[in-house]
Amino acid sequence: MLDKTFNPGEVETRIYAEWERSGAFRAGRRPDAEPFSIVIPPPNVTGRLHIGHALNNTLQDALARFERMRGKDVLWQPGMDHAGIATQLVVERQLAEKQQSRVGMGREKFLEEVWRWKNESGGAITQQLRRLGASADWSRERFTMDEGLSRAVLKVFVELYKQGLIYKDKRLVNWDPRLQTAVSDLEVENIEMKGHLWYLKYPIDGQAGRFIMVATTRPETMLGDAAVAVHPDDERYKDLIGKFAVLPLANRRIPIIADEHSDPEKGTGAVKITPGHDFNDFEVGRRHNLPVLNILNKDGTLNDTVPEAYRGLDRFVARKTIVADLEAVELLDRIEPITHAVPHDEKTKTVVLEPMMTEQWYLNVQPLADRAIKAVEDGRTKFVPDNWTNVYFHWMRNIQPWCISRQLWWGHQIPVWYDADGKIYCAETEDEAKAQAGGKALTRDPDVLDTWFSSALWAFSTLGWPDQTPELKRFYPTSVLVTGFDIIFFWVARMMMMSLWFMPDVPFHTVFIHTRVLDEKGVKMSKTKGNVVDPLDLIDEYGADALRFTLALAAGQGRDMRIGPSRVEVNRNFATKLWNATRFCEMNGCQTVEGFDPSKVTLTPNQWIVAETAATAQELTTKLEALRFNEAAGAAYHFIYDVYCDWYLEIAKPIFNGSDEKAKAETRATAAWARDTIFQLLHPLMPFIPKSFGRARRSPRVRPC
RNA sequence: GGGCGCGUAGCUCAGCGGGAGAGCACUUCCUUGACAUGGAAGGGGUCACAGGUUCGAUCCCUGUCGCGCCCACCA
Repeated sequence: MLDKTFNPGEVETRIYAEWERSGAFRAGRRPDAEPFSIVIPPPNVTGRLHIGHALNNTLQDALARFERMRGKDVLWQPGMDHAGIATQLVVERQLAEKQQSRVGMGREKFLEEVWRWKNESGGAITQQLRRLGASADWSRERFTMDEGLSRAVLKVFVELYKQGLIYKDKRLVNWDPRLQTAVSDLEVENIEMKGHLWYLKYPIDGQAGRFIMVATTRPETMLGDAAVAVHPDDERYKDLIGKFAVLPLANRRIPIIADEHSDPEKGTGAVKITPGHDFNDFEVGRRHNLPVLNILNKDGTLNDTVPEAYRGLDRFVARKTIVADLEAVELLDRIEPITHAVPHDEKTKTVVLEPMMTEQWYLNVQPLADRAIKAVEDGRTKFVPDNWTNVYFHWMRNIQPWCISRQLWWGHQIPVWYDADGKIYCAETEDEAKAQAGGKALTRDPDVLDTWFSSALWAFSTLGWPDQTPELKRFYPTSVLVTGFDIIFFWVARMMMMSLWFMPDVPFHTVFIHTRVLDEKGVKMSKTKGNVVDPLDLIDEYGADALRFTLALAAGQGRDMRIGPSRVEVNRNFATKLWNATRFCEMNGCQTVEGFDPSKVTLTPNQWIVAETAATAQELTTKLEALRFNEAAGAAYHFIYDVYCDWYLEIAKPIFNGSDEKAKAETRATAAWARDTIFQLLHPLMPFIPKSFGRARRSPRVRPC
């Protein structure tokens, strides 16, 4: 006899362990079946399961289980990302607690430290995914830094280098002064902030008492000014073009130039040009052959190119000092409040990034993007919902070279060596590089690759590439990619590019972009706001199935969903309803009848429920095929409550209590069949409950004889 | 400045050419007969606004207003 309620906790864990032990999730068990594959968006090795992961993996798991149930040979490929910056920060923080530092211990020891951390504390998330019920093939779990994937990274780098697509360039990059590394354009988060517009007067050289006024949000960069630009048609300044201004504080002569970049409507119409610290100004400088002055050290303090008084000052301290000094010599005209977008680091959103002149490695992605665009244009890869197609196209069609080098230690070290003359040798191994160099002493480039470089290869590197493995042959291209819109550029686009460059076909046929999860009030969850809903708490309280079902039900076509305990509670109640329907069946002797043929039932209610069950089965299948998770879940919900319980079981009661034994038998068999059928259909969304009955029912074992 | 999404019951949202729906909340009733983590009955909506297409529009088109997000180098 079943309890009145379903207690998921312990049962779920046990069921999962049995599945895993029995190899139920293994790919390749059905060599004759049609393959179906999904690669997981690899969570960070530092990661803990958050509600977004829960959604993402619930949907993937639903598909994996659905297709497995339909007889396909399913590979759900799991793995983790080494997450360069995040992981390095975690370990550095721990070292700091022990009064140690990365720089102090040196690269090699530091990396040992990171690996140790990874092996001991990393990857907690894979256990948490198991708790959710994720039926990934864990026997094939990969890590972006493991041997095989690292080999793929080296090979890709070397090939792209040989093809002339990877090159070193000195230009402005987005620089993070705290981490002291370059970051890519995508890793910049522009945040609207209140700031000021300072109006500065630059004296005109040789015309005492005359000034040209510029407006700037960044007065400290004036020490790096190379010119003042005005619009060529701006009557106000026409006579000044070709003249010189005297840069205050620095006492340098800088030219007044004409450039279309100057907008007469903005500021004063005259704009200071700082090629070393502004992307626009860099372009202007290039057009006019202006010198590029870098006034900052890597940590954001002012360097030795500036007047002595400012050297070593932090950029924000320097700003105050410079403003004060300009005011003192009456060259500050006024200050206006302004709100403007300030570039920040995307991880902590607390560090203001600097455009900085450095030498970095770039990947010219243009030719790869062309293929990636074509593939979507041709429909070889489709976005669902398809409005994301335009987002993808827009970015791909305006793509810029990808800055792939990072000044970190944790990551794939760039496979480039230099001889004493700085000549470059790019090879997969040091020995090869040495051979190329004719045995000269070499030093390796210290930089590592952007984390996304290795994840861009994920769709084929996890399958064994560069080796031509059977898995690669069988499971590539993958069937569907399930991910959130926040990483379309970071990851989806780059996988498209890299895959199409190194593989004969697209990495996946369908990209399903799911909604974003917000808290119950519709606010983005964040640790600092303290509104994070922990999926593990929800699982503990309501069961994994209830959470999964809630997420599936909320995975509509909109942009985001709101999730909180109250919504999960509703579906815990649904689980209880299922449980009690089964309990009712059991109490009335409804048992699965071998060889039961639903088309042969004779009583009207039974004929009706058979038809309803079949219709629901059909609907669930159609909806899951169409990736309409919410509609699939909704159909199941409606069937259980409104059809099976409210009507059918109610109608069955008098039959069970009556004396017509034949009717009873048929109804019992039909009730059991309908229940079994719907449980089976529910399996992709709620894998645990249908499995739980047997265990819960089992009475304490007497001795087997 | 471009692009996208959203505006439907008090709240959260689904539906998207022909019946206006779900969950929660609310009202009334029901503790012995699967389930109070439940059941029965019920109240509540000019489907943002204005035009248009159509025999017919919440659903399609145009515009307006409001909210949110993404992209963009603007002082």
